[in-house]
Amino acid sequence: MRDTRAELLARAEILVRGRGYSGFSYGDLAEAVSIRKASIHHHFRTKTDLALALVAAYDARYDAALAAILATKGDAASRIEAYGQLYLTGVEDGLGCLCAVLAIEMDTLPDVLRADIARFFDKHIAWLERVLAGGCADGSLRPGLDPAATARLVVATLEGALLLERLLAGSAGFRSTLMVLCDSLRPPRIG
Amino acid sequence: MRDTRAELLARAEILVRGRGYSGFSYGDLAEAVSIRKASIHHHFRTKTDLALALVAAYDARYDAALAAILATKGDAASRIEAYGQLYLTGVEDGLGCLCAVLAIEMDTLPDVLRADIARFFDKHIAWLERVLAGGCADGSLRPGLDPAATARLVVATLEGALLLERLLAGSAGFRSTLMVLCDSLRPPRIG
DNA sequence: AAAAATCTACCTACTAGATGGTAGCCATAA
DNA sequence: TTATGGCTACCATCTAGTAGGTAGATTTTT
Repeated sequence: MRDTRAELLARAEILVRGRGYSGFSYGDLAEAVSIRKASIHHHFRTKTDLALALVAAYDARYDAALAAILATKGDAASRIEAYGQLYLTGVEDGLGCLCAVLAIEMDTLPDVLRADIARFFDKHIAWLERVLAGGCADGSLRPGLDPAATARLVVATLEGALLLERLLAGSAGFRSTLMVLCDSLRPPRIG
Repeated sequence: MRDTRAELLARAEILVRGRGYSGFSYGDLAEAVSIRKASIHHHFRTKTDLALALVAAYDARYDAALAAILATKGDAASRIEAYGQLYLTGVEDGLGCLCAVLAIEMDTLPDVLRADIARFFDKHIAWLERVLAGGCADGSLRPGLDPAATARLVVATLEGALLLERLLAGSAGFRSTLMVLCDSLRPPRIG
């Protein structure tokens, strides 16, 4: 037996990340999953409920990925690079970041949803801040660097690069930006 | 007598930048400008026509701003910073970049529109590339820096910071990111 | 173990309102 | 007199969401 709820979440995420939140409808989703529009309401009472579930699932996946990076990568420099790689699949699949897509439509978003998205980004910034501070201490990153400000810069650059390179140059463009970003964090080479 | 067309463009831009392209309707716009929905079609036959005009106007304003920067700022470092400042009003007014907003909904956008948006970003990247190359030559920027890759990085960072800080920390957050970005482009300080 | 009650996951059919867009009319200004 | 820029009144389609029903599985009661 199939897990309709999971299928709905998976397909809805793809639709939202490709067309925006108001650009996607229960009608589209119903067709994609081959059930009737009304049946979606059985799993997600309102569109907002669905969006909240979407963000929760997305957030959980990132939580797992961030933990995995800490477990497998030893130094800060490679942790940041691994973090950047997380965005790469989005570029390759032509899908924007779910939370960026939602953030764009801020003015029309229900407050709960907006709060969840803000929390998503805050979490990433806090994680990066810790990693960056560690890198300053162990010498794998430029010593003078401001962890708090640089964390924001990293998220901004990657979100922007995903948005931009999905439209323009694809994964090659994204990879190039990620390289330049990582270089700018390393200690200056002498000579 | 009032210039309805200009009013329509101005209000539509605000609406789109705040709520996304599919999140905005002729109905909203009609109410904002206090004319009937059908009358908008007299000025912009279809929603796509309106979007194209919106992008054209936005693009023209940036053209003027970029030219003004070249005319008033002498060195590359301050040109880049001035370019970054252009995004600041967006953060302050709580409005995303028009072309970023449209790019988010890529999958549903008419081809002409998508092409115009791509051209908008390509133009910025090309402008930055020239400025960055100049800065390497005149010594106001880090000598080793790759102008082409760094131009993409700059646009990505600013677009991302606008998206992020509109949601999170407002203009303070944006300013901090802009500072860190500019610092990373300058020649490394010795000592 | 059989029968009864409840729950799950879907369905058809519907609603009220919004959506982009059209047709055709009317006042005003060049 | 003719374009301009509005208007009312539509239209078909799509929107999220509701009402109510059904077949089948599960659980509870007898």
